[in-house]
Amino acid sequence: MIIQLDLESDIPIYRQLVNQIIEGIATGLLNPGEQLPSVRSLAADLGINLHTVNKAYTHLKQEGFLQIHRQKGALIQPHSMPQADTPFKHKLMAEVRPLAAEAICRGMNEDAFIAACRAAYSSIHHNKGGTTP
Amino acid sequence: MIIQLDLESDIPIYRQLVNQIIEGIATGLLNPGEQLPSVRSLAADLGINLHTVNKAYTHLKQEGFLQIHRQKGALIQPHSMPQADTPFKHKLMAEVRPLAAEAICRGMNEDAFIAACRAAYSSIHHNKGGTTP
Amino acid sequence: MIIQLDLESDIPIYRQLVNQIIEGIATGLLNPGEQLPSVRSLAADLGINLHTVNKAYTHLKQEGFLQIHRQKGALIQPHSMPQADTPFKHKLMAEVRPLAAEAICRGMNEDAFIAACRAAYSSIHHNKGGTTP
Amino acid sequence: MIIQLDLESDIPIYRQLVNQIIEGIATGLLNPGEQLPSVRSLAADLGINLHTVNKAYTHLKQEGFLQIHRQKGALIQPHSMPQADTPFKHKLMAEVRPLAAEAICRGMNEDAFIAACRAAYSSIHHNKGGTTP
DNA sequence: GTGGTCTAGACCACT
DNA sequence: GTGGTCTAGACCACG
Repeated sequence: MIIQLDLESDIPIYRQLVNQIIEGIATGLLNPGEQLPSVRSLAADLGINLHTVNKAYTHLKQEGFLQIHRQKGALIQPHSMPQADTPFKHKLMAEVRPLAAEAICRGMNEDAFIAACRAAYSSIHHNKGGTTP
Repeated sequence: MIIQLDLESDIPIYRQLVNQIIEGIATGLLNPGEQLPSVRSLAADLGINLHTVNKAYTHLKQEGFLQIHRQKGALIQPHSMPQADTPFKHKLMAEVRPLAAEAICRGMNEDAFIAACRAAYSSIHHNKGGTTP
Repeated sequence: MIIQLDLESDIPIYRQLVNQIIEGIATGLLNPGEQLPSVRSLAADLGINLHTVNKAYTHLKQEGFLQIHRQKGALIQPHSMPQADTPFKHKLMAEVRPLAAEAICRGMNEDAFIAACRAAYSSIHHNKGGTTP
Repeated sequence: MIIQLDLESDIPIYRQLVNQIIEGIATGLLNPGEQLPSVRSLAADLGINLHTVNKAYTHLKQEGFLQIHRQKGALIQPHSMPQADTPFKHKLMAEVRPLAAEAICRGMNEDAFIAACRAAYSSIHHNKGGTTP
């Protein structure tokens, strides 16, 4: 799986890493039980600090997307992916609200806004079933 | 208009302020041309520093949502709100994508995700036309 | 002479007033020895604070463009307009330099920059000889 | 690159900083991609507060002259400098006009005025290609 | 009284 | 060590 970082972005690198790994799981590029590169090698590949990779992995572990074994390294949660429980739904709403508000101020009607959301969802989900390179 | 800050949140206070003011405009609680409290009074009301309020106001001014008059204080942009131009649409997609990805991982299907987005949009837009308290 | 203020501008109102009066003199809309409206009436006409008008007049007096008589009010310097002495030339250079620098950064060549300066000069000077409304 | 501040000037310190950095880019003293001192070290060097430097850097970032990396610090925009678009040309005209008007009042003819503008442009541009000290 | 600027000192997130 | 954020207190320009 290819990870593309934007070092000039306002988004912290570890956050970009988290997002892309989650996206990888969502698209099926990363499958449950699959091995992830070690902190060291991934950091080397991406040319970033190994603390940064570590922070991303830790974050993903706390969210339940990863398991971290001391020797075997990290692997995608093999059994039970985290669910869309109410806390997550609240978080989702809390993050979408400000976007919706700004969209409304800028004159986007509901259809246009929903179309954008649907496009975002589809652009990820349509890839599902892809092979693991 | 009532502003509710969460000082514990990891979202910067000035950002929360920005979001809530945009939301206020979107709902119609704040109308174009309407006066906003002075940085000092709002800071006092919210129990935060005036520089924090100032940062939020300045940010909103640069985005085109506010006008800042030298001594009349700040008011909601009376004429042309910023438009939903391509940069904004890109930003919107970029922020929705990771949310969609996580939703997919957590097993939300497209309908459920879209329903959440629509709920967020509606919860703001339905208030439109409300009186100015 | 018509004065057009932009209350939303970053430029202080008194400064806009100063600039427009100087421009009026430059175009010949205001002639040496001519009477200016009283502080009170001008302030009323423009809908601004009378301190603001007063500040503009005082500023122009210090620069030598106006005479202020206690009873007769203000009039355009009848005899010797200030000259383009070295202090002024220094000031002029000091204000043009940053503009030139930014223009260079933005890829304007010398001709384009000079053309803009010449256009600014001409747009004022060409009006010269106009009647005093 | 040497920065010279006038703490007595009525031009805000952060503005002087902005201007001098833009001038540095224009002269070629600062080259695209080049590293700038950290806010802390520059503030220490200049004997001013780090927030003042930060304000200048942030301003330049928003204008597109700088990139700010989270911990690499600031560097001159490596790729595409901002362009001389119409907004900039309008701003340029708006700032040159009052200068031209005063020059006319003071009896400078067009040639003299243009000569001054050309001198300002040349004094910056002629240094172009200089080495980076 | 309003925002604009500057200073000072602190804590945190990021790498 | 870097920038980002927040607080606090001060002075000034503006109107």
